[in-house]
Amino acid sequence: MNPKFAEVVVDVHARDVDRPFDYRIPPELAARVGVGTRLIVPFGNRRVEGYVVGLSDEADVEAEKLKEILDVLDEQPPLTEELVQLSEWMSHQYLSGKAAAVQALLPAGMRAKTAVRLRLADKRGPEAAQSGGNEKSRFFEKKQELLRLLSGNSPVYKEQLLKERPDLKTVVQRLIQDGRVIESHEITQAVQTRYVTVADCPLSENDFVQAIEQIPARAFKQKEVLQWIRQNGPTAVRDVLRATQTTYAVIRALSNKGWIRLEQVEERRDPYADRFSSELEKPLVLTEEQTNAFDSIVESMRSGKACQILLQGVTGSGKTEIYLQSIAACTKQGKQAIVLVPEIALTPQMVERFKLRFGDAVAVLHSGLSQGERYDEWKRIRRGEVSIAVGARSAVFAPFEQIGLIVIDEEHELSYKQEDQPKYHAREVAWQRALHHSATLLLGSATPSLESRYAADRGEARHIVLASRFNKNALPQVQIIDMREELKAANRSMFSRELQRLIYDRLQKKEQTILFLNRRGHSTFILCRSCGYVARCPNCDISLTYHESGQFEMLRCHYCGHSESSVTLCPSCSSPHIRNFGTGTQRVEQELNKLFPNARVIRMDVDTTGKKGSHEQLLQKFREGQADILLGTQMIAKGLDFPRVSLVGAVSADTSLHLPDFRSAERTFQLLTQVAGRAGRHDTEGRVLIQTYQPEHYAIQSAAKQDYEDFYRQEIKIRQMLGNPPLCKQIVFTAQHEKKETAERWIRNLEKELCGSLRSPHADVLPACPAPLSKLQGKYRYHLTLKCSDYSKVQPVLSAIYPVYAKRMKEEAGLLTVDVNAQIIL
DNA sequence: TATGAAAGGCAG
DNA sequence: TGCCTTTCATAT
Repeated sequence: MNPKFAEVVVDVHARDVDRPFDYRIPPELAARVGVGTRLIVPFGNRRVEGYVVGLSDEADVEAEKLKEILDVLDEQPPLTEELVQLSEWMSHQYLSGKAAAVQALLPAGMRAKTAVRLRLADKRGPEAAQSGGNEKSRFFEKKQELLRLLSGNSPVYKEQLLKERPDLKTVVQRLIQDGRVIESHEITQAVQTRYVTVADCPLSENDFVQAIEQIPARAFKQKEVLQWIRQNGPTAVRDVLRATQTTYAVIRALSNKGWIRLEQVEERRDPYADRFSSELEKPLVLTEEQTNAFDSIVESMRSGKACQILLQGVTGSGKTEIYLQSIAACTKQGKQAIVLVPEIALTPQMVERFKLRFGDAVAVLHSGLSQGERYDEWKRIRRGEVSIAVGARSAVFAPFEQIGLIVIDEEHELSYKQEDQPKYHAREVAWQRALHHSATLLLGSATPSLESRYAADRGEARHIVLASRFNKNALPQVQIIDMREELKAANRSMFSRELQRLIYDRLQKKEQTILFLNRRGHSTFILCRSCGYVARCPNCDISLTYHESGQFEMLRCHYCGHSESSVTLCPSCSSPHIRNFGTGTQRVEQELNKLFPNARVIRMDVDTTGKKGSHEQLLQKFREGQADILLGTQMIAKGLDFPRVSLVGAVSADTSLHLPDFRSAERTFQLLTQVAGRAGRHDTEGRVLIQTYQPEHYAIQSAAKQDYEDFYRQEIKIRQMLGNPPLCKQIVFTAQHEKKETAERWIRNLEKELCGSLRSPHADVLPACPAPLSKLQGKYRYHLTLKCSDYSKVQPVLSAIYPVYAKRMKEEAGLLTVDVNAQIIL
């Protein structure tokens, strides 16, 4: 017997309805309804999309409340049972809504909307003025207008119409009542399956020969086309036309005679069609070190247990080749593999490596694709047409059914954390999936996150280290420059004497230089030296950054986009001694132009890479040697390979060290190590200079030595001392409100409540305080941080308390959010 | 979140 | 009274 009821999570984002609802399954849909089915259900007085999360034979509501499923949306349920469970785990883990958790797993653009379409009951259209025409002339006119609108060819939707013409509301209602206008519900979805017309010749050999003979001599095109189709088999009509240089008329004629059959066939939008040769590349020969790593991975995949492996190897140690061969081993076992790559690294070159090795067995998912392409790639995964999915964060949800391996490359990258609800971390989700599939989770990085490295320490992950560089090049020579000494030596430039000398030297030798500075704009702030005034953003609690764009001198806020023109007199005391301080990329560029007028400089930051694809373009330009110096923010740290670079300079290594975030040392170390890795990747000997005012800091010292272990030992000690992650889980609540007092009041209320309910030794509620960014876009922000060693004990309390407070705060036009395992604390 | 019904406000 | 806006409850 089929189950009678479906438990459905509806696409309505409100706390009150964030639970499954029971619906009757009509017999004619029974075959298509299962866990994971996406459907349309009546909800209140509208129709909404819903997701089946369970089936049952009993409904726990009164019979008169029960309603019936209206329609099933997809041929194949978009979610597997595992993914439905995963969405439940996510909404639980990250305290997000159930509907939001389900939607995070589905490709963007799949979400259906229902709209009410208005139609005329008959084709009469507007009427001539009636004899008793002065009944209510305004009403009559509106009625005529509506009828005219509806008798046109373009569809009219109720919601849209009433938004544009609220005055027609009464008339619409009246005509619906009278039965002259009918409402019909339509389902629309951003992505649609695309179809093409395919022509095929269904004739038997005999009939075909006869047909050819029958064709009169002047219909030579028909003959040609028919023969072509016969020879080439079923082909899209558009391709037939192109190949035979004809028009649709010929196809129609052949079709009318019944000699060819036309059929609508689903078409795949292939983002990489014809981009790569069909010839697959052979695996490379592994070094001994790589072979050992590979063997361990294969062994763990064979073990039939979920395993976590941390593969630590410097840039150029050949991690990617290990991934590729492990994936091959995985698919050979009949299982599927997911590869996650940071969004910014998902370049055509990266995709190419996978496509060259595995061809059409790879589906690629990333934000550069159109929604349609993404949807089609996703469908290939869901249908089991591919066995490998490569993509950014959200590819972790690839709907495979037998996963053997999940690879997360550059696992320490921040982009694996989703910043809006549900605020999941791909690494955590991946592990959850690995547990379900008894799969291997392979984390790769040159500078692992403290979380992953610590997991290895505790024996939760196997730790494999690749010590040598694949191409046997020595690591670049790194030198720390103490900028305090420069100042003492009366060098007030942002470039140390050594850096200037080396840049000059590289220019002479026609070698390339990369300069890294983690701050865009021209200067970081402007300050009046008479009264101490600093220009601040009116919406955010942050100083404004000075930018020069053309002739305009602007002050900009990097958080909300506010901009105003700069000043020459202090607005506070009218003193002329107001000027800019601090260094941004723009200023470095100017200084470079002054010091090295002949050097060609490319600047890369948010301001110069605004347009889509310009990022890739600038890197390409540099790679091709069209510039001598590449200057940029952290986005240049991840460019792939620059053979001609022999000098890398971190202009101001301290900038990221002073952020009010316990991970700032980790970030700084990772960045500097990564940047240093850009130098001397080939035969040129690389030099790296790190300029700093804090040369003794362990993050800088370890980065200079390129010694991860050294950094890890010191950092983990500090984390242990302060009880910070990875030794605990950190949960950050943020209250935001236009009024400072309201935000503060709510965070205090929450603090009191949590302190009262969480007395256990598992949790530690830190005092509520203003967020480091205490005002953002006009909203005051307060933080409440919770540290706990055992989240499972804390979670039930939070899921009971948090929604209540979030709702109350919303009622006061505020916002209360929660971030479990927050990665950036600002 | 989105809806309709109820309640309240105001012009005529 | 009719027509508008605001408020409120509610969803299987």
